[in-house]
Amino acid sequence: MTKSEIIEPFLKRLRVSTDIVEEDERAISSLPIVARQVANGEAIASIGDRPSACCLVIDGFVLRSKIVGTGQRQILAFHQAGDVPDLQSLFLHVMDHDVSALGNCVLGFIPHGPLRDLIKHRPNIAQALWRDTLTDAAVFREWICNIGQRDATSRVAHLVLELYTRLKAIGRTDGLAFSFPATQALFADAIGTSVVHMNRVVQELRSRRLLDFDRGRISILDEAGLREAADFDALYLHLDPSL
Amino acid sequence: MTKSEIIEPFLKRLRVSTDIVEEDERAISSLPIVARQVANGEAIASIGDRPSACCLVIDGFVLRSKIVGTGQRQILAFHQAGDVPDLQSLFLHVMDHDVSALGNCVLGFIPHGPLRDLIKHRPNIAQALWRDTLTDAAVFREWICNIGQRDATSRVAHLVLELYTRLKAIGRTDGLAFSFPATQALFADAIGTSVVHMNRVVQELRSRRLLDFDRGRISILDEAGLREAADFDALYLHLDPSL
DNA sequence: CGCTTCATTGAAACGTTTCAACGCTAGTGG
DNA sequence: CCACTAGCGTTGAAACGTTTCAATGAAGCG
Repeated sequence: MTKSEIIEPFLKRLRVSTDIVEEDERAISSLPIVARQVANGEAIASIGDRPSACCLVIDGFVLRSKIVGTGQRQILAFHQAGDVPDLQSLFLHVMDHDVSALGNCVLGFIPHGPLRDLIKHRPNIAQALWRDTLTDAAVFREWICNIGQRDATSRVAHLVLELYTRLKAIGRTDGLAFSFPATQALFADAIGTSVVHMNRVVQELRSRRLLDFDRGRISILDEAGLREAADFDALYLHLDPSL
Repeated sequence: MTKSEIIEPFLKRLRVSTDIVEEDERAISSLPIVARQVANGEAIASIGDRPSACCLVIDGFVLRSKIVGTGQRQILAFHQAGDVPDLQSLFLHVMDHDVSALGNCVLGFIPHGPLRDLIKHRPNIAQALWRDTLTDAAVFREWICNIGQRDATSRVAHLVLELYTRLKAIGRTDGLAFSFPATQALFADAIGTSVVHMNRVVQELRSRRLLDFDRGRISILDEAGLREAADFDALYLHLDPSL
């Protein structure tokens, strides 16, 4: 994998959110990034760790999660190509949650030192990265609404639309479908329900012809109907930075 | 209210998270902040707005919330003296949620322009503010866990301990009690339950001698017991920036 | 082939919501 | 000073959404 393949999703994302100049791109190109294939479920950073590098998703998906006192796991976020899920470790030195691979993926590791230098000397990039962590927070807020106020069916519909919308923005959808290597159990951990109930919800959404789950592939059958069921409004994703 | 009284909670917070030099403090002191008394429930920024100033909490509390499709309100965060609840509006131009006063409070309004200049020229302050938005996100993540995985009793206990711990850090607790002008209905909107159930939970916590609610005042009766019931670990608040 | 993982099912138990009603308290105006 | 009002806290009972447990089927893998 060449250096330009490694940083391409990252650059793409930065370009949409800020006016990156040639010098910025050069600075990013000279970052010492080590790319690595990571297997499904492998830990990238764990609660209590003090990472010395950030992880850039190059291909595949990464999830963030936390184990609560009862031993149950809550999934906090899903990350796709171009995301830096643990950018916070630059400023919050101790991890307060876990980061792990969702399916097999390719990750790039950027040491904190050079990343800090980049932020210091390239204000455009600093701003784009700060903005990124803020949209992250906006997604967390929407998840709080989703889990706190909507019933399980809407929650699943909402999450599917979120994933679809974000993947579409980076051109990784296939019509109204996209590949996402998650089991129903994993989805259940994300929306805060039991696996059994998650399964019943999936069946309901299928029978209402809104969407379909099939071994790592999610297909939207009726986008308008799903939006309606999900109470979905993409505003919170802040995909258009000019707004 | 003098200028130094206005910026004192803000400076206090910045001092703990970064090495602020005298020049930084001078730059903050010369910010054009307009302080204003704001009444309970008054809107500070609403979804869809494009604010041109950020709001600094000087005294009292501010809440962030969002109305979902069913008309129900989910509270997303509570903010106290020294917080800038809508700092994100500097980079995410359209508000994706509402900000309003919780009880009567004193707020300072800082125009985006001077704030942006401050960030540009004072990297220490920029970093401290970035860090602040990151701890905000850490709190959102914990709320996702709280609402997603814990039962209503633990949720309430957890939220009370969060408020207590944060207020204690800025010296605004009174032994094991603190004043917090929230009704049970408001708490219910924060933890995602009905008012009726919230009330039953409060009664349970009272009868277990863990805490007491009384007209705007929350008293912890048994801190260890409450921690146990809440599954609370303050790590996610990142109160010690040296860690 | 057997093993494991994932999806599916039924039935009972549980936590929570809903609705409707009532009591308390503080504030307001006659 | 009292009656009235509005907001908040409290209660009971029935309905609802969801969990739990335990079991079964289907698919993928060494």
